[in-house]
Amino acid sequence: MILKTDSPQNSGPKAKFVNNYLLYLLAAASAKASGQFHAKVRKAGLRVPEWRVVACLYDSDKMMITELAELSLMEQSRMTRIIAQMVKRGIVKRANDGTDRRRVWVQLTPDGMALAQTLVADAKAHERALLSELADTDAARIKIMLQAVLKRLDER
Amino acid sequence: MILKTDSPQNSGPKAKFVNNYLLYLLAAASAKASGQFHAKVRKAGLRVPEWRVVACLYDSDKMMITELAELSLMEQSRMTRIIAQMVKRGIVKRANDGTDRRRVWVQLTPDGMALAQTLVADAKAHERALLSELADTDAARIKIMLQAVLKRLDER
DNA sequence: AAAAACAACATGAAATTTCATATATTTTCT
DNA sequence: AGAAAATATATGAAATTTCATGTTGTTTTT
Repeated sequence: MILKTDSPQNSGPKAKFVNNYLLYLLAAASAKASGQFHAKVRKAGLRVPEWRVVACLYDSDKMMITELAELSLMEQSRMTRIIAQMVKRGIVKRANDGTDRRRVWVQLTPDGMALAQTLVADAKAHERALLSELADTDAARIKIMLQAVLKRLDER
Repeated sequence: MILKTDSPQNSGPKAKFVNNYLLYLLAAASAKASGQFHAKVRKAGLRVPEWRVVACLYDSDKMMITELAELSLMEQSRMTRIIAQMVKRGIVKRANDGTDRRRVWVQLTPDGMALAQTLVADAKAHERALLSELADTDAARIKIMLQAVLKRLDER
């Protein structure tokens, strides 16, 4: 008699690689958890990279293009072009640095701030809902865990 | 006298949103953890989406374009084009389904299998190294946790 | 057994992204 | 001070990605 002991993540005859691979789990958790909220972002008229910029500027009020790129996890040249679009649409503005003329400070416009308020509130509500769904699982401590992971990764 | 009590994740005067936001933590952990390994993938001559296809086919030996797209977390039309390139480069081949003529089965070629063996072995080694770095932290249980998160997210 | 709905894949065209490199400006070194 | 290295941003051109929709083929309804 053959016992079927496979879990849903591992439904084939041999043990699967992908569904048990840390980097896949991270990517999939990120993509699936974000998916729902990103729909709201688009309804608010932003694309995901733009929302990232708005969220960063909600925290800091002015940031350099390079800083935005790093925090938003994308390349600098891409960020330059995204900022150009957002300037055209009146979401952010560019300002010079008094001392270092290479620098460009990016700031939210009043319209951008309004967007930021709304979306950050939505994001927090969405996060609360998500975390409450996980409250009774191992995943309740996920933020602490992810911060530990990031700390290690950044320490290199 | 002003005390500086801010952590690295929270270095400003007011509490920050982004660095404490679940979806950001997931995206950042995924991006940073994958970054190192993706460099190896590129050295092996693949781009990241192609590596995902190879990894999926390492597990399943044949998959439909739609399945590959879903598991690799990308859109179908994009996957169609990625597969076309991989066919040209001799990494995968396309095969028809005997019954359902809409379907396209994608399979690794012998060259593709060789690549898969190598890269999956590398990926496992990289994962082991990463997990061992986290062994003494909260993050040790991260895979279990992420699987719980994914289970919840998929249950919707 | 049609008709309608659905599913799998492909594709044109616009938009975005990437990669390498250019430009301008500071900083560091000697 | 002058040269070299580093930093911040921009940009051309090729490649990729997205979005909407087209085409076939299969299933479900009635």
